[in-house]
Amino acid sequence: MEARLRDILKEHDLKVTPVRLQVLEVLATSEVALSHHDISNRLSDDSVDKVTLYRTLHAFAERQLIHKVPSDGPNGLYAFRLSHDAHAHFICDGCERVYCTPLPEAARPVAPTLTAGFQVTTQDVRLHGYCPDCHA
Amino acid sequence: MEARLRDILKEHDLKVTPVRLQVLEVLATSEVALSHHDISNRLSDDSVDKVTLYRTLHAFAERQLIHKVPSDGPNGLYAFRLSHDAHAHFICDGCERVYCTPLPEAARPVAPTLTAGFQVTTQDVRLHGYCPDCHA
DNA sequence: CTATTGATGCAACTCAGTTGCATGGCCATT
DNA sequence: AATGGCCATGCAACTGAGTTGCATCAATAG
Repeated sequence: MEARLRDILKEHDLKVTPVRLQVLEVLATSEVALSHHDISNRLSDDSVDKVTLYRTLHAFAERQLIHKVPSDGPNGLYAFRLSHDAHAHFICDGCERVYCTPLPEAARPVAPTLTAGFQVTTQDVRLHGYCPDCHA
Repeated sequence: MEARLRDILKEHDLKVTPVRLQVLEVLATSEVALSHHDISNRLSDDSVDKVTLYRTLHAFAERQLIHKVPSDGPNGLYAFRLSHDAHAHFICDGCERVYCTPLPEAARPVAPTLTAGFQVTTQDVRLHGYCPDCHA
């Protein structure tokens, strides 16, 4: 497990440190997108400085190891980037957890023809609804 | 003009006050989504208290007069709600302005079949690219 | 015109995220 | 294995968005 995490870091030209291994493990094993606060709580040794954690997240995002998830709330969410394929974010209106799900080819939106002069490069889909836990 | 704004407020069960008329005018005449800061700057008489402005925005959003736009940045954006139809948000990667555009029927994404137990109610599409001003 | 309800303004606060700087640890090179 | 450079870490102090409590004032109903 840890060997695999080590490799991931190296492949992305990131120095291997205890903090980074821990943070990466937390993100890689979470099904939902996590906030700075969430991650901090899940670190076994919770003595990681908040600034270090922010900088670690920035470094990871810069190297495309994780990506920042656009959120409705005030604080940022981060999710491990499983693949570079198109994916959607599922936001549960019950528990407010954000799931990062792959988006099948057939479900992708067609690039709309906008007013002349607007050039679309990428797009992402946000789905609202209820996750299994909050199903009514 | 002002008479029209008055009516909009009344139709949404909101008291008509000078602050609200001004804020509504700013939002209704803007092509792009605006932050608290943007709105504050555009108010002719810029003596409106920041707390009042936040509360005004909350009141408007609660009555569906405007809606909060999910943003990548740290601060919230608000846009006048032209219609209740599906619409997309176009985020210019050059100037970072956010345009609120209607989404034609044909361009809407199909609800993807997710893992069992996930129930989708609404969805919104975010388009990244370049606006006419930033076109390369 | 008056009363009531809710809008406004002010002060002080919380919380996310940032910046500067000094120290310590990772890793390449020998 | 030892050395040294460079970057990751931690600490302190700061910025800026957004909130809360409370007193005052203005919009609308009667």
